Amino acid sequence: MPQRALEVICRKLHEHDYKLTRQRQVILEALMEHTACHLSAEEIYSIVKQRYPDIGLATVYRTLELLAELDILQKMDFDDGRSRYELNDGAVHHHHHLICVKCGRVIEFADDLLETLEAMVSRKTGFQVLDHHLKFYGLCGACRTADEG
Amino acid sequence: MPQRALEVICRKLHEHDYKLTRQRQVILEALMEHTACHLSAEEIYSIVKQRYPDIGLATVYRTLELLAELDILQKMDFDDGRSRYELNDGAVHHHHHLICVKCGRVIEFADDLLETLEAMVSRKTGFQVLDHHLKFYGLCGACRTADEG
DNA sequence: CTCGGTGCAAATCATTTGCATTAGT
DNA sequence: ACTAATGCAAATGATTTGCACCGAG
Repeated sequence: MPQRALEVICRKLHEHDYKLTRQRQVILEALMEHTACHLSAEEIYSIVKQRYPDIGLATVYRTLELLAELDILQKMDFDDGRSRYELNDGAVHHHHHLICVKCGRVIEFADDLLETLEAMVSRKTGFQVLDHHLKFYGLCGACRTADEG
Repeated sequence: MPQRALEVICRKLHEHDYKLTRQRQVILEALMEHTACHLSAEEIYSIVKQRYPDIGLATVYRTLELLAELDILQKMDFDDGRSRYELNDGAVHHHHHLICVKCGRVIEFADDLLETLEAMVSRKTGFQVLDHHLKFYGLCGACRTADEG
């Protein structure tokens, strides 16, 4: 979580003629202080509201959509009925997620093995792969040992 | 799409003490007649309503939830704001989906290469993988050639 | 006969949107 | 100043739920 990342993001906003409002800054700060947390819009809203009480939930949604559009963050779905958001690091491909079907915990897993698979997909189908989302469902270590006990 | 599949499913309902109502039969028939269609609840509702006009949308939702619970069908999400459903064949793992970001088309891709990856996940994290969902985003052949023209 | 299943309408709840106001540039 | 951006409240739209009635076992 480099401090310089914020600059990079602000520049990106400029390049696309988006204004750097206080609200957007505060939301970005909140996201940077909560990496790997998979926050929902509502959660981000309540965090940000402490620092900027006048902010509206709609602004949070609009900002998150914008940031996702600019590929600054990633919108993800863990099947809990709401979208969750996470700042992108510079990596081309993001990590995968291990979702525990018992306790709901979400664990990250870094890996690049899908490159091979993507190449195969292109070759076999003519589909040009730009991105992928991979989720594993199962039992986390804790729930697994709990099951055995 | 074997005709015998329906029997298997009915038996499964019995085993779990669920009644085989006319509504459930009609919904299952509709699903069997539209494999690989990724129908939404609303779409299934309108298909089924032709054969059984008194059916309610709530029943469709309840039935789909039940069938997913029993692993008879799979509930999937293609980021279009509604869930989509597809009958499971007997395979342990389902195919993956290629989602065209331009035209929205969804293409299926059969593959088992993730077994390797699942094994690695277990070894590295202690997470016991039971299932996975893999989506590729990109440009389908048609949209790709359209882009070049 | 007995409940689980159903239809209907109302309720939920995340997300979006219309509009008057505010604040980056 | 000129608009894009915002806050608020109302609208949306998929899914869920309460409840009286119905029908599969």
